[in-house]
Amino acid sequence: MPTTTPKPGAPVRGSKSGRPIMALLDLLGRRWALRVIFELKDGPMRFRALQETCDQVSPTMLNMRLKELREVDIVQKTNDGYCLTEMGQDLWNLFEPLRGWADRWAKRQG
Amino acid sequence: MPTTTPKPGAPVRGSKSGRPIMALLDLLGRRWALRVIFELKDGPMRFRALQETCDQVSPTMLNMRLKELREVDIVQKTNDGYCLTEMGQDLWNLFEPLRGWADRWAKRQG
DNA sequence: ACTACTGCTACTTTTTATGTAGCACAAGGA
DNA sequence: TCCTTGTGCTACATAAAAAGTAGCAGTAGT
Repeated sequence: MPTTTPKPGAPVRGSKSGRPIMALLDLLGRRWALRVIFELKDGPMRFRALQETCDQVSPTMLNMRLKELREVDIVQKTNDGYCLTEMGQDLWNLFEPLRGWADRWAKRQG
Repeated sequence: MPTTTPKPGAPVRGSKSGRPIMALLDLLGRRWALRVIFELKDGPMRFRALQETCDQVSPTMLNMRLKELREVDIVQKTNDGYCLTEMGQDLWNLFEPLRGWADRWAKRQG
């Protein structure tokens, strides 16, 4: 049974409920998913450029994550490359304050 | 080379920079990490209870994530079980709006 | 001493991710 | 035309991470 893309409304790995928040946590908990969103936040990028900024992630993985993120309408493909959809942008905006938190966190750890 | 806990200031898997935000994305991108934080947000839980609410995640994994999250001061152990630290609570608060987003997302997907 | 619960560790199997090669297509010269 | 360059991948072998299951050591109670 191959892994499927977690979608709201359908049960996902790590949750029988299908609650949207669980599907989301599953999706974002996959390696490189958050990073891809992060790298796309400022505008479109082509496949290989994206690969580079994601520290040479393997094309296999990158393509897998891109497929998943496109399936659930967080990322889309345009003539200029991959970019966030409107939903995707909204999502990243929610993550925006993370940077501030991460900086405070860094200070505390010394 | 076993995987180490990503900490701000040190280079991590997926980033040479050691930028706190990258360390954070790496940490949270590990399976069950977000979920554990999610489950602990309302108060302390014991090991086995946590295991159950996380859909019977294997103790191996749970323990690994708990160790990582404790190392970086997001989770702590108390007499009543595991719970979020102050930093951890702050972190979850940032995620709080995710639920609303996820619900809108669910509607759009039909 | 026996039971029950708690927080794990050990071990095997399965799933995911990495690393590397290279293919098919398109555009642009020479 | 044939060669180059870039782009978006796929294939496949290997390594790392996670799942699944068993069970142990410590503590509290009876």
